[in-house]
Amino acid sequence: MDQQRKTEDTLPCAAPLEGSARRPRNAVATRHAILCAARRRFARDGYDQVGCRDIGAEAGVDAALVNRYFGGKEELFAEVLDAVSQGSVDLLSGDRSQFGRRAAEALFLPERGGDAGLEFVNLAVRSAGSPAAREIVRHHMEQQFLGPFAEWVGGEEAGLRARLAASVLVGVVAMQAMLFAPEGGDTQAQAASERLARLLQSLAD
Amino acid sequence: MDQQRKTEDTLPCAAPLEGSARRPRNAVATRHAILCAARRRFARDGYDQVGCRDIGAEAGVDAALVNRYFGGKEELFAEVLDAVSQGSVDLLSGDRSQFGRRAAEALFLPERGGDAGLEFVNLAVRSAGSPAAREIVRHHMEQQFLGPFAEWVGGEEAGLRARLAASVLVGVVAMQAMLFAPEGGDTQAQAASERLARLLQSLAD
DNA sequence: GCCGCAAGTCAACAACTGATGACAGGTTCA
DNA sequence: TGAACCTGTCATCAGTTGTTGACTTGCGGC
Repeated sequence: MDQQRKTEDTLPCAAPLEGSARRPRNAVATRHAILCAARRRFARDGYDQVGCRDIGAEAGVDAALVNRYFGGKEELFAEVLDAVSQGSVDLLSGDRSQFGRRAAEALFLPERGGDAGLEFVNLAVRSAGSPAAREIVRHHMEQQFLGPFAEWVGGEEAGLRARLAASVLVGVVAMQAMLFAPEGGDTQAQAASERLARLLQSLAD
Repeated sequence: MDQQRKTEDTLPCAAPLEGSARRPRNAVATRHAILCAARRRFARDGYDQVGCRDIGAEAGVDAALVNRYFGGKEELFAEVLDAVSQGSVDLLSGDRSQFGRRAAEALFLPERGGDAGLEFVNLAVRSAGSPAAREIVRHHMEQQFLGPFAEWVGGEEAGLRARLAASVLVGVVAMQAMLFAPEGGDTQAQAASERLARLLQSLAD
């Protein structure tokens, strides 16, 4: 199939270009490749620790194209956050009585069932250190995450409970980013997941 | 009293030097002033966002002295973390049945009762973005914070419960660092504090 | 086949960082 | 008094960053 001429939205997230393969000239595909590369790198290392040159290299392209296609690093980051926060709805899809378990398993047992819309949280935690990124993160956190989240949990003090639950998610992710992995093996992860699930569920109910 | 000749340990945390006042020549006091300035700035802006020149300026001293007295920025940060984690015991002092309330009030109602040993958490959250700082933070988090914490809570799965409680603290602090302040006024803070207190207490019991 | 324009590269800039070593200013003790 | 020493400053280095504009290269239409 002719992937080069697809519109940007339908392109799958391209893998990093390997070897010295030359990307065929195609503005849409290149822009998309930069966006994907940035999404990977920002999620792994955070806004400040990733340079335009890193992103360009991972996309197989010169760093100057970041500015050409996005206007600058900040704007690129904002667009990454836009794309990622769309996935946050996954957290709110499905049974509310299973919310705690879904989120907890995504955090402690990611091998089953993926990230459940927590990519945004990860990105936020790892990038909030930079003042330039923080303003963008804050906006998305309020508008795209806390807002819908509060509406979804509903009930008394919905905003507060949503914010507290979000804080817990943020905290677990931040702790995982500081320490590398929970010391214990799978049984520890299982136990942690169950405890966290109860904790989160008590906020959702 | 002759403050200039005190040993470093007994010196109070010096305020930033104001105006163009010249600090009297005193190695111990100057070293201490740098340490205090670094502690303030790292806690406010995080490791990466504070330069040696900033610290020197706040201490009323040339940036080169950071290297002279501490060997480098990383070593200075490690020493700040050493000093700060000593204060973490405050969190574990007092009645364990009141742990949740103590921590929650320190986070949401800091005007009563100070930080309750949470300065370390704040410092960790704001500095964990930098790889150089993360390694130092990780070491202190494990050895000076999670370890004693787990021992203090005791009981079944103490390590796990301590880690989960620490994650919650980290999350609330991180969330406060991203968004500026809870939107609601004092009544919101009061309600948030009570909910968080229950949450944390359920982990301590 | 050739021209024009879009796509991508490249070198360079200015700002900033942590670090270094030479230097100057004050203190102390003989 | 003067020499040795400690304390602090300064200019400077090398490295990195985001960004810019001039340049080259290749594709599509005539």
